[in-house]
Amino acid sequence: MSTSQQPVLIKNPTKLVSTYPTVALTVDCVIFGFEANQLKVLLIRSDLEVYKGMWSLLGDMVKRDEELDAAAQRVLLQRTGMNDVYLEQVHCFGNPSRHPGGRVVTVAYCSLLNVQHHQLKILDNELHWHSLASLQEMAFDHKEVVDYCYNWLKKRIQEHPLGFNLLPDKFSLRELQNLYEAILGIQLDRRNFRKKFASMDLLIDVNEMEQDVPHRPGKLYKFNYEKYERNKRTWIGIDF
Amino acid sequence: MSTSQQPVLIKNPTKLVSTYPTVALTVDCVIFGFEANQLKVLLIRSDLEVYKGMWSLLGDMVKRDEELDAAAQRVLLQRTGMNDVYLEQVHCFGNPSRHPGGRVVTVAYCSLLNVQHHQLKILDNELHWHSLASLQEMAFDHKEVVDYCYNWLKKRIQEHPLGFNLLPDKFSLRELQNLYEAILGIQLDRRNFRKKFASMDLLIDVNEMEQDVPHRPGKLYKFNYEKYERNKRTWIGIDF
DNA sequence: ACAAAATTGTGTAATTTTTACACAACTTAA
DNA sequence: TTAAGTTGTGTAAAAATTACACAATTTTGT
Repeated sequence: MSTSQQPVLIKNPTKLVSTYPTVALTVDCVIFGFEANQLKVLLIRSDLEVYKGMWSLLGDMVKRDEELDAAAQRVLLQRTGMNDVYLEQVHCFGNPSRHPGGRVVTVAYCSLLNVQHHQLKILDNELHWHSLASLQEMAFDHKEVVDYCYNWLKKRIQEHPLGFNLLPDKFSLRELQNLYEAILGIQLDRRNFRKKFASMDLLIDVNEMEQDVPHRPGKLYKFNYEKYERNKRTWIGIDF
Repeated sequence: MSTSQQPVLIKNPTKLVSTYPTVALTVDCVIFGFEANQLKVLLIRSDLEVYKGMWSLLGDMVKRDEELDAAAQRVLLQRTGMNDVYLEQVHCFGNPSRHPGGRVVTVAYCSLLNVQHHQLKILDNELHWHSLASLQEMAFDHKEVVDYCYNWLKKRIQEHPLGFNLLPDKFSLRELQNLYEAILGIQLDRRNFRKKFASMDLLIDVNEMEQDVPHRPGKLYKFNYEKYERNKRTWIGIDF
């Protein structure tokens, strides 16, 4: 039995931290939109010469005393002019050589928005919506980040009601189904899809019809976030 | 229609990055174990005087050219002597005031291990297993980190086969059920639980029985990781 | 040797959920 | 007026989930 020696406590945490190596920290937003029945991601041309012509995520450094979430929101506001956007941290990427300018660690955020609602700042800049399928090489490790977030999204929309953020406030069941089919990359049975959402009882019939469609218009619905939050279920079941 | 001006490309990324604020970066491991039918987490006493007597996660700075995952693995090896431990990044915590020594951003990892397999370095140090329920205040924001990882784990074990990492190589169905009950905090029907795992057909009957139990011994099983990886299913279904 | 305690192992019937599938009604465009 | 395209709806079969009870096995204590 060893007499455990009294540990020496550190009095000056600042001094301790000053011995740590430091890194530059950024956030990168994978901004998804849905247009022409395709999942799109908003990209900008890289402003680095080494990546000339390549596409890059929208990101920025994290400021000195800034929360990570706040930094991501700031990027979104700057680029889309939108303030109340669905936003969630997904993963931190820290490969030591992911940035040609030195050690830059980035926290990736996934954000979902309705492409109609931000037609603002997109004309200037070299900002463009890209369909996921057509993405080739990107600047930094951004292709990897996009892939990671896309997989995250595929999983996530099956279990959480985020997909609605990609649609207008009021949407038809067809639009909703198109969204799921596009993101998951599969076909869904129309009747079963509708039955499923009907049984969840989380869509509010707003008593309006689609406008300007070249065929019989469908009913429009809103998602009932309030009810969802009230009844959020916690247990699902073991299955893998 | 504006004549979009040619953007100026940055030739020297290093110079650019040098203008970014920097932060100290650490990893923190939430190391879960399972003992006496309880989920436990491995903690150490904080070595900071401001947190005197409080418990802290096992963490360390990320070294200059180190991968994040590698840093977390290094912490695990140092503290448990184990090399091949289940480890996964969970979330990045960056509250500007989370560390009294300045801006320190941490990447939280969740790790699962069998408490039998590492009886090594735990005697010295002020390292102890704590039952989750009994956790009070902790150093830094570590209570928040533990809570986040515990919720992550609850979700995760329902959909992925990680729970087995908390058990011995060979385990009985009773042990497995106890594990799920403890982590999820619910009671499960024994017959249905067994039927569920039987139908998955991912447990290998190793033709051995439990030893030294004060009652009829149960059969022992191994998890068939190979088969699981082969047949991994991707689509589950919309439900929230 | 025996009885008590504790736990294993197993099946069925009722209910719920999922799946596959077809047709009449509506709206627009030509 | 007709063709094209889509909406809205129900049912039967299959699969998954739930609730539930009893005999067999092993250890411990007497």
